[in-house]
Amino acid sequence: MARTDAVFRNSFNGLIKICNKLKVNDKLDPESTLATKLDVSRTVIRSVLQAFVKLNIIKISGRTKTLIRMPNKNDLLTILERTISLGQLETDFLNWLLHFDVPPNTILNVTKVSKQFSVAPHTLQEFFSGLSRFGLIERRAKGGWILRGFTKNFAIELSDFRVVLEINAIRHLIKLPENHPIWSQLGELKNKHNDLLRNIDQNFHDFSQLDELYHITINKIVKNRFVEEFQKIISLIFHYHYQWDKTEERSRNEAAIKEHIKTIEALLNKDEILAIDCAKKHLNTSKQTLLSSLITHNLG
Amino acid sequence: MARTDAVFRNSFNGLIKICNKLKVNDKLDPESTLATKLDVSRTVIRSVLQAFVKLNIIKISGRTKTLIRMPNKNDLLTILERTISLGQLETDFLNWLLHFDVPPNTILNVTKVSKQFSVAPHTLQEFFSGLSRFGLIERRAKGGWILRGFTKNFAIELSDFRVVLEINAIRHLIKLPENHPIWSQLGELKNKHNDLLRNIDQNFHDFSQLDELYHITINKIVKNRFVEEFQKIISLIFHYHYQWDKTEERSRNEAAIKEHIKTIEALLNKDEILAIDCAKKHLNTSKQTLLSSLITHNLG
DNA sequence: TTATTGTATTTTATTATTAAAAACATTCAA
DNA sequence: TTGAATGTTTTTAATAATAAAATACAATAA
Repeated sequence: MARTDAVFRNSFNGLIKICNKLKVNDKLDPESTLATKLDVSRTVIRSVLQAFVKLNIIKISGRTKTLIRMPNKNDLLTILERTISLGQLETDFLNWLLHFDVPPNTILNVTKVSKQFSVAPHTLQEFFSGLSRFGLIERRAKGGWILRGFTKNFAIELSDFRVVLEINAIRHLIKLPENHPIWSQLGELKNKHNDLLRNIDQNFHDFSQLDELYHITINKIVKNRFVEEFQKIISLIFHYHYQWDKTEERSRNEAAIKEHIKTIEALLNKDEILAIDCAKKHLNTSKQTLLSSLITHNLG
Repeated sequence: MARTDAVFRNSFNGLIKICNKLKVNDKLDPESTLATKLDVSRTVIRSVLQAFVKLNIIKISGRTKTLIRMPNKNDLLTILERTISLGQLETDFLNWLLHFDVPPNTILNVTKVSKQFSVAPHTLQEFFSGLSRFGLIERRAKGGWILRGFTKNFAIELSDFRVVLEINAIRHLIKLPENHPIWSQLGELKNKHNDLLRNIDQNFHDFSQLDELYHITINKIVKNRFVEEFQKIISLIFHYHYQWDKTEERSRNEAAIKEHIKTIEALLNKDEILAIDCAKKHLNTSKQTLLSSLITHNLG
């Protein structure tokens, strides 16, 4: 077999649905109309119609297609499990990398990994090619891929780049007019931080989530496809590493919350210099956390 | 056929070279040694050796491989033209996009385009997947790819991102110590600008090249894989568009040279505020040029 | 004429196949 | 006996072949 006949099967079942709205002896729409309705090509409709003729569901004579019996549940074709989407693959793959401490310089076997994530090898191939733009993985000279992974340099460069993007976001944010929704959002965000700070002893685990919200709130200000693309990766990596490193988690999180609050207050006061200063301090703390978590996991 | 036998052919010719260093009746190295020498697997060496036996170049008995005749030029296998590298493909493809005014929303046919650039379809597939991270092209729901292309928004967002990166580079640059090579490089760069300015009437075409040098000099300060990745695309697009838009080229270039000189002088004087101000002004001019060239080519 | 169907061509996604690599087992000479 | 060398098998990856679907074009009937 070459391509799967998933489109055919879907259209087949789709035409059954359409027929169910008709009565016996009713006439079906012309091929092109059916094709538009089911959002497939006429080629597919034609083969489905042929199949219907063979099953004695319809009769074709000339240009009239007559329903000669109502299709029933037994006529339905089973739909094969669709493979996961590229977006899902991205999340799953990075999850795997981070959760299972896959060491740098691991050679990735396309066939194996594609089975693991139940995608076609060429889908993975394509996905890897995309990731290689971020320097996470590299194509090997003699075929195959090598995971360059979360090395110290990767973490440093990622952190530095993050600073550039986030400070830029802050510079834009602080210039926004008073009636922009961001200001009330920041107020709410501040409250959430204070709430968590009051119950820090019990709920310090919740910080990871709040941290993500904080950074998203600030960075979403910049509407730029290139920035957004990177934020996805940055957010994913920092988010996970926060959850990873359990050393002194409580005190670390408490300190980070205070840094967040200081930054938010500076932003609310429209004090650009102070806000940037606070933000930089926090991003640096974050960088150190990322680096130390790499060392803890022997990825340094 | 499945894979090409390029590796086999290369190894075959490689073994001929090795044999040419021997005399008739000399013994060849063991398989594993030959494999290491030619940097291929033993499997390949074994099939090459078998081919040599058939051609009566060597005789194998047990573990001794004896050279029974010197191989000559007729024995050499022709090496098939290797397909171009991914890096070459990137340059060629973007060249094509920019030089032939491929309009946005063009549907790209993988088979056709792969023939055009003489690469395997799956290589192109992979390359497209990578480019889609930059939003230049998108995968279509029903297969195939669509060129989102150099739309106005793309140009705006690219320009804005460029500002973020270059201003960041300037902030770093200005903090570099006096003995850093950048300072003498900037001095030279300034001289080149003044030279061109003196002969602007004749040589205004040369500006495009000087512009690239200017931006590279500044941006290479930041050693960051993410920044570098983007600089490649940014530089390529701006560079070509400069060459594209011929309206008022002379006056445009003269103005740009003066902007460059002002920025370089501010940098040499370590005047951060002024340098950033000048750089922003120039980047904005550049953005306007890019946008107007899009309109000229009806891509707006 | 125009909507509809029939036919041919193009294009894409996937499989099957082959080359190459890697792993494992065996043999032979010191 | 030992280890280098070869023989054999298994695994992996690249690509050609293929079938499904989309598209384009031609023919036909209302």
